[in-house]
This record gives sequence, C-alpha cells and structure tokens, in this order.
Amino acid sequence: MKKLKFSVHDALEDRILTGQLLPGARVDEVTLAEEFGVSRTPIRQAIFQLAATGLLEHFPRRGAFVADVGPQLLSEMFQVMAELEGLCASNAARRASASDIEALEISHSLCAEAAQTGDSDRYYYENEAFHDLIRTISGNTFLQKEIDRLQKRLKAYRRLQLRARDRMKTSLVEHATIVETIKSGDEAAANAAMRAHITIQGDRFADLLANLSRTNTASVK
Amino acid sequence: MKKLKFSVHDALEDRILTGQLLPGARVDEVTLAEEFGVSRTPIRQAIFQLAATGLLEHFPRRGAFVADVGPQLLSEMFQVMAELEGLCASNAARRASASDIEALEISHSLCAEAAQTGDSDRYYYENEAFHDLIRTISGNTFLQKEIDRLQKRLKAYRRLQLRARDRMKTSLVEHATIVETIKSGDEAAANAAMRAHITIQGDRFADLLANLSRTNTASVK
DNA sequence: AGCTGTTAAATTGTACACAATAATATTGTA
DNA sequence: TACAATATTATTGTGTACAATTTAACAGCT
Repeated sequence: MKKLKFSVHDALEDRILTGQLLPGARVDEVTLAEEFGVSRTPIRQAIFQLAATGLLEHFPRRGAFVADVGPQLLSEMFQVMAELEGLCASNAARRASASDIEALEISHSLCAEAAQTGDSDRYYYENEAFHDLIRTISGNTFLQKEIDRLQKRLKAYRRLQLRARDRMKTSLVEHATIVETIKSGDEAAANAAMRAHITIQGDRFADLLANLSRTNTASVK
Repeated sequence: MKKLKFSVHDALEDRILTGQLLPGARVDEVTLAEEFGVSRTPIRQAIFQLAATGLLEHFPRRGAFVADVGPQLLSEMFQVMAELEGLCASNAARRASASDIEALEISHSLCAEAAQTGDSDRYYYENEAFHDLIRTISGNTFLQKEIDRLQKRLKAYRRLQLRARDRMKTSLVEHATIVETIKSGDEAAANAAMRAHITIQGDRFADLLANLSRTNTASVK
C-alpha cells in the first residue's frame, strides 16, 4: 500500500518499461489495487488505456497481460520505426537551421565522448538525446508522438540489448553520416542513412531475441 | 435505450467515424449511458480506450471530446500516412507473387469501372479495397494495424472529402502507375508512386479543410 | 489410467452510490 | 449596470457490492 505521486497509468507504464513487469506477465487487478492503495476502478482505467496503446494485451473476461512481442512482430516494428525515423531525417535535412545544425553537432560530440569512455549507459542516454533532437528538428509533432509510442513498446526489450563496444563505435560512425547528410540538406541521403542506422539496430535486436528464446526453450525442456 | 449488438466501444467509434458525432463535440457520459441502456462504467471504458487511440481527447475532470484535427495536424498525419503506405508499396513490390499481381490488377480494373460510371461512392469503396490489398501483400501486419489506426482518425474528415470527377480520373492513373511499379518489382518506384498518390490526397484534404474553416469562421462572425 | 460432465473458486464486467471538482447561477455591493 | 464573492448545479472520479463468466478441481464413467 504505497503512496504514489503520479497517476496509476504512469506508474503501471513505468513498471512495464523498467522491466518490473516482464512481457507475458499477468496484470492482476486486485493485486495492483491493494498494492497501489486504490480500488479496482482506476486500475482498470489504466489497463484499458495501456491496452489501447499496445503495451498490454487485454482479453475479455480473461484479464490483461504485458504484451509479448515475438521476433516476427519485433522485426515488423523496427521496419516501421526505420521508416518513421527516416522521415524525421528527411524533414530535418530540409528544415534544419544553422543553430539546429550546431546543436546537432554538439549532441553528436557528446555521443562521441560517451563512446570514447566506453560508458554504455551514458551512450544510451546521449544516443536518445541525439535522436530526439532530430525528431524535434523534423518539426512534425504528430510524427514525434507516433515514434514515442513505438519506442515505449520496444523499450521493454531494449533493456535487454547488448552493450557491445563495437556497436557503440559503428553506431557513432553512422551518426556522423547522418549529421553530414542533414547538414548538406540532402533529404534522400539523410533518409537512407537514418533508415540503415535503425535497421541495423533492429537486426541486432532480432539476433538477441532469437538467442534468448533459444536458450529459454532449451532451459524449459 | 437501444439494444446493441456490438460493444459500446465499437458503437461509439462508429458514431465518430460516420459523423454522428462531429469533431469537437462533447461526449457526455450520462447521456450515452442512458442512450445505450447501460451504466456509466462501460461508457467510461470506451471513452478511455478511444482517447488512447487518439479518436477522442480527454481532459481530467472536464470530460471527453471528439478529437478536432486542425489543418496543421492533418497535414502532419498525411505525411506519416504517405510514408507508411509507401513502405507497403515497397514491400509489395518485393514480395508480390503472381497471384497477388493478378488480384491487384482485378482490383484496379474494378476501380476503373467505378470511375467510368462516375459512381464516387463505389469508387471510394473500390479504392479502399485496392489499398487494403496492397497492405496485405506487403505482409507486415504491424504496419497494417498502424495504418488502420491512422485511417480511423482521418475517416471523420474523409467523409467531407470532395467527390470531384477529375480526382477520380487522376487517382486512377496514379493507381495504374502503382500497379505497374509493383508488377515490375521496382521497390523505389513503387514507394515513390504511392507516396505521391497519398500526398496529393492530403493536399486536397488540406485545401478542403482550409476552405471549411474559412467559411465556418465567416458564418460564426 | 484417461476422459467427460458437473461443481466450486477465482476473476472480470457492470451497476450504483457517494465524493471531489469544475461550471454556472445568484446575490450583494460599488 | 458592472463586478466580485458566494452558493448552487452539473459532471467527473472513486469505492464497493453484486452478477456473469472463465478456470480449476473433482467425481464418476468407460
């Protein structure tokens, strides 16, 4: 029976995003209700909302579960993500002002610092900032929201991602290309660079997930 | 107090999509409750779900309203839609089997028939079928769902769309190009053709909306 | 033992009552 | 009359009780 500062919706979402609630886990109304110190009603509200955004799966009269994204769906989601981020890059290449470019180069150098120190947590953070900035420069707020939604659905898995040092290096090189293409205003090139960048991440993800499910099924047997 | 066959969620969604509930309209819980012959609880469930998908806007303690999409947001949504449908076309060009091509050509000829008779309602229907088919051929189910969501959010406005004869003709020509590019397996060309097709629609929409809001503000004054 | 139909327990769906808050109306004063 | 403070009304948010349905447990049968 904890006191909480934000809404039940946010608290539940946070639990999913941080991995306290793992994919496939059952989301029990009464348990959460007494845990949050509220009745079932607001819990149900949150569950329905999260189900609508895709973070939960809800089956009538059978309860809610944390959405379990299989390798197939994951790959599909990354394909869409690559396309959307590619569009951001196109827009950014077309619209970026001088100060935008400057900010982008600063963000990129921060990524470079993080990569050099080998601090993968910091790189994760700076990388997010880098992509966020491009989305902002893109200027399409609807596109931003759609990407945010997709990111949330992937975040539960991203937590498991490999923190390989070479990935950080190659990622940085890709970022450099993206910065260059945006700087030069070449929409098509920026789009292609960003799409490739995201697609590679997706492939890494897919590999990881394939490994995990293989070891899982092995240990279950 | 009507009896209803589907869920409150679907019924409410239907009212928005068919224009019985216009953008900006207030969605009153008690009114809907007695109208559907149920209590407020299931109505609230539906409202929260629809708000999460973007069809409704919900303000705490102030009620829910049918989402009112301004010209800016509308344009942004169409840009995203163009990108997503473009991706479908790319995928379709890569994956289409011989029978897929055949089905696509049949669907296209049905559009042509509708255009020739000048039946805009029928063309609307056949056009949807044509696009649906391409999405299916694309094979990305996640992408399909995302497009469906977006379509729903636009449908409330699409109802208002011009049924100009020349648009039907040019649309058909664009369809022909799309079919050709998919047939030839040229991903990039299919993508470009589809994006252009959707973008033109979006521009038409924006024009229409601009006119409407102009006359609206004029009549209000 | 394996299967099937019935019964019991657990869990979700709905209704209703009350609490909290925002919107509106009213009244008093300058 | 115009404005401001207050009171009233309406509407949403939450808690709780009960109904409906699914899941499981179990007994009886082949």
